[in-house]
Amino acid sequence: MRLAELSERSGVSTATIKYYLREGLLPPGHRVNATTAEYDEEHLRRLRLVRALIQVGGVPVATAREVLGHVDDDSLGRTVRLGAALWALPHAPEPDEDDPAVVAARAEVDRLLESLGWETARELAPLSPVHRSLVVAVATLRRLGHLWDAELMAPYGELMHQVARRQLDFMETHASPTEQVELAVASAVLFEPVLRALHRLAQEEESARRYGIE
Amino acid sequence: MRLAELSERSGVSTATIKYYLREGLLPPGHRVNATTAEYDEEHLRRLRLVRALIQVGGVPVATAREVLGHVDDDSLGRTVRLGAALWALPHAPEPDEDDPAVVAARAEVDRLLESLGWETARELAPLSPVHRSLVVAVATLRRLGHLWDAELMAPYGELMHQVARRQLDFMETHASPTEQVELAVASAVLFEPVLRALHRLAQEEESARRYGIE
DNA sequence: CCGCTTGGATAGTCTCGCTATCCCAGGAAG
DNA sequence: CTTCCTGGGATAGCGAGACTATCCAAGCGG
Repeated sequence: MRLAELSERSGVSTATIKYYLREGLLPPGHRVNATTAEYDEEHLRRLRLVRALIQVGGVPVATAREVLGHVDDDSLGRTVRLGAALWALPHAPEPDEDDPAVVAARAEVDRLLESLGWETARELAPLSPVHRSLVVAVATLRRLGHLWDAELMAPYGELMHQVARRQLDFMETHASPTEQVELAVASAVLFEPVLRALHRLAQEEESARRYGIE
Repeated sequence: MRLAELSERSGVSTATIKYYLREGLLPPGHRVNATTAEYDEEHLRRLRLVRALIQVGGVPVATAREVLGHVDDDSLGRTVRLGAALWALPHAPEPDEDDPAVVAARAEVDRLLESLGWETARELAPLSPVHRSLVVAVATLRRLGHLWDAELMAPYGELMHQVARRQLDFMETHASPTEQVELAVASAVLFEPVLRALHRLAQEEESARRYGIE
């Protein structure tokens, strides 16, 4: 199909598709001559994934390119590919290590990982931007006066571990090896809006149950 | 304290504080004369909350103003204030109701709420932007070929309900009534980065356990 | 009383994610 | 063959968002 048809079927304007091609989010079409290129179903699939990452997942365009680059890199194993893709997602900036809230948060996060027995996470802690994001978020909550400690966080960690196990179970039953990493990234990015919405709905629901609609 | 000291103690530049004052995120200082205004601890607290919402929570400035407006509105009850604040947060745009993925997603979300017994959420479904966001996210996953249905989502809904219950329990033990809504909003916005980070760490951990670092 | 700070107003900057315009090379209709 | 239309690449522009830098006039302090 031509660019116009790709646009038609995806609902994305040709100008935007050209932009994604320029930015390297989509592989170029197969050139048939100097003025025409042909696109296939794979391009359409990829375009839908890109749109989902950017629009629903809120991932910046430059980041999406990086993430997809890791997903496509089939020279690596599943864990490394997934890890690299997750690490490429946007994260909190470097915290100020002199801030006592940051120091306390880091200590609590370390205790948390120990109590949960997440060995890989502990080993990777100094490098992992995900770990850093967690420290920053906990430090922020502590700075606002909420005394988040390891004991308080542990049940949430357990719950998220259950979520992760469930997702990997699902992944194993359904997808081919290459699809698995893509699915895992889609899970990481697109599943988060689902969890967030469920969390907010649950908050509203539980608040209404306890206090009624005063 | 003066603006300069407020800036000093919060780590936010005077230019930015002035910007927040202009945008109505911070109440103006108490004017002592034509060229000087005095700020107190309450301003500092509020400024820290604003920074946390914007920087860690990623909430747009205009949205933060709206959210805080609802939090401050003590003419309303807890549930309504919390609900209004949650509804003011950024959400997915109106989905295209002709899209079969959207229709299917809506049906599955409705089944999900029924099976979870979330009555308030069901009643508010036509109005709630949170409900709409959930439909959009599920529709996106379905469009990418993942067959998310009510049965698949129910355990996650249960988990998020557990999270919400735990948060409200915590809220009840600690905060005064006015603080409760602020804490609930802080929980909604700032707890999400914590959950997200825990989720991603759990994914990495579980992937490493199952497949090793290939 | 004179410079320095304070706070308010205004305009500028930088990044993002597109979007509109130009241009040229085919391919098709006349 | 020529003319006109379309597809695709390159470039520049736009509009929102979050600051940021510059001015300016009114005090206060030595």
